[in-house]
Amino acid sequence: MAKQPTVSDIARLAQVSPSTVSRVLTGSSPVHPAKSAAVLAAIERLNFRPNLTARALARGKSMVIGILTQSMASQFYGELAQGVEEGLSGSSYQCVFASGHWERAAEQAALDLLLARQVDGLIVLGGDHPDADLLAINEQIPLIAVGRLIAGLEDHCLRVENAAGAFQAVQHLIELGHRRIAHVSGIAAHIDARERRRGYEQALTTAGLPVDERLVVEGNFTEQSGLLALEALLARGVHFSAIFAANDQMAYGIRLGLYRRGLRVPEDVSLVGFDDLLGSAYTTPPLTTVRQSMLEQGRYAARGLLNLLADMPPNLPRVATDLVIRESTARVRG
Amino acid sequence: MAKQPTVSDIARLAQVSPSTVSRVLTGSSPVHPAKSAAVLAAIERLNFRPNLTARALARGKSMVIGILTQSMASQFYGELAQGVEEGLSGSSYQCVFASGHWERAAEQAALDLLLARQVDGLIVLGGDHPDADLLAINEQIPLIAVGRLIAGLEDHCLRVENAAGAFQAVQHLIELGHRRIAHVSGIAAHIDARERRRGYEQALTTAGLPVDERLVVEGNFTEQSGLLALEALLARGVHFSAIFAANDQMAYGIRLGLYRRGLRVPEDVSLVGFDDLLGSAYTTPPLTTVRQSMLEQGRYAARGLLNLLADMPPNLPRVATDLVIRESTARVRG
DNA sequence: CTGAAAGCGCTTACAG
DNA sequence: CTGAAAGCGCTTACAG
Repeated sequence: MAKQPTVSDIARLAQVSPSTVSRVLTGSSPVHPAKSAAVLAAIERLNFRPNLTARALARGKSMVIGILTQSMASQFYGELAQGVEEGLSGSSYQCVFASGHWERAAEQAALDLLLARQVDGLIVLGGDHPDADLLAINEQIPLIAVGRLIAGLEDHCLRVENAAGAFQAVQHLIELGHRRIAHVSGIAAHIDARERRRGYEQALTTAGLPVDERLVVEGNFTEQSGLLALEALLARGVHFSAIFAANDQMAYGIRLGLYRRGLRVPEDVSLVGFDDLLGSAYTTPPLTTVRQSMLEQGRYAARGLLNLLADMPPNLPRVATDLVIRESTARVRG
Repeated sequence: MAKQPTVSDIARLAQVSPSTVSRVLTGSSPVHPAKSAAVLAAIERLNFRPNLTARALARGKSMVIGILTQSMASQFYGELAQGVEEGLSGSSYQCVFASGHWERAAEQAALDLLLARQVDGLIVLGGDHPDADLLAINEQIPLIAVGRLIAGLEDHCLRVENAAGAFQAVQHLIELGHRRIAHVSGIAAHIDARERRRGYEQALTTAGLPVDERLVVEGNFTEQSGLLALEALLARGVHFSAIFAANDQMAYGIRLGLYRRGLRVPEDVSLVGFDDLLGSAYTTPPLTTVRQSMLEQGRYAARGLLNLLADMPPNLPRVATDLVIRESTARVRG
């Protein structure tokens, strides 16, 4: 393990002072071409790579932005994370991730670590961290949230047109002649879930259809809960010809439940999801769903944070949704 | 933005020297209980959090290990990353991710960044970075690879029983009476792909069945390529009653292709994948596949690196695979 | 354009 | 058990 060369090593080899080496490294002020060349040559020769930790300490800026996510294995958060990464590429900021695993303690620990590492900004992806804490953090370093709403910091929170998206999805089912449309909602504590449910109800009401409590079951956004919700729905014995799920993962579970009961999609039951995960184009049949591009959201969040870092307003757009009609929905039979 | 308190602030408030503050922070040597209590109180009072960047510089150890991954949005890498994260939790190491996006330049940049951030160890997840570079890096900091084999560093590479897993999958099909079994392989440059193909051929040979080149199509591990491979297979006009795909994602694509052609799974064609991604239990029908737990592999890799960091041999186990029989495979039709 | 000096916030011998 | 000092590897005023 040979020691890594430092700025002093380069300075010695190039016969200049460390200050000058630093100047050519950062381009902060002009350096005589000859010296500059000597420095560059020395850097090349010793294969020197500046120690970013030391630089961060000296500058008081780490140039890293922290992403507080919930899970690395989840499709949903993975796409979001990738979007953030893309949005940051080109800037001189790097990102580091820490996962909360949907647990208060782990999320707190993850956040503490990020802060202790002196991140220059923070992007919060979902989670349950208390608003007050987040508000306090925002006093120290700029913060953007995706998939959650922080009271008092609304303009730092990326908002998706959840209700409009859900409305569109249900309207599509109504246009196909469906009258009995069930809804598997997400966790009610989650604002996205509430907004999507509202969109569902509005679409029904707008079409003059009744909102029937018995057609709504609450899930928790997992495949498993979708499967269970379908069972619950079936057990109630109420008739329905279509289901709107509050996210794609639950739609997958519902789809499997339907398959197990011998109900065909879309011949017997039409199914619509929400998210348009990468895999939804490859389910059988390909899933009709409300697309909210997570990649795009990640990019918006990154851009918003970059704005904040440049002392500008975050300027987050409202994220529109698109209904992508694939093959899991069809005209009602009979 | 109030400045963060530092060790000196704590020292002043607790009426001790910075050295003592550091001692109670790290527990590196005994401190008088009274002073210790005063320091703790000051820390609490000022809500002090040690600057890990400064600590890293002072100690010459960052306590972070770098994960060079390919994509954050991929299910496969996501599970692997999560496993690494789990394996590292409990240790005092933290992990930071950088993605190569399956591109040489991006991978190089990601690696450089990790190195410049002074990671204490490196876990390489797949990718194409040249063996020689990796070998050189391993001279500086310990390195473990998953999903790739580095010549000259075999004991630092986590190995999966690919051939045995594939063998088992194909044997299962043979036991169900299938005689014409197609294979959609992965990228031939990839060792996993080659080994799985070998397992496929061995199973056929062992059963006294011929290896028919026309039944093999190469994919690139994506859903899209699975769909295309199926089309190619169908276009060849050779008969087959089962398909073994080199990974689950391609199996998803194949499954969709089959659906489009009106071929039922498993009634008309049996289908087996490899990986057992989280979603594979929720496809319709649920996919029979060879499970290689990515979470487990991530944990093994983390543990191996921790061993290396403690100056012990990596001690990586050979990762066994399990055939998980679900509903996409059935006895061949009379 | 350039070097000497001081400093970023911590830790770790060193000398009591 | 404890404080003063030096140092980690860089950067940035400051004074030429």
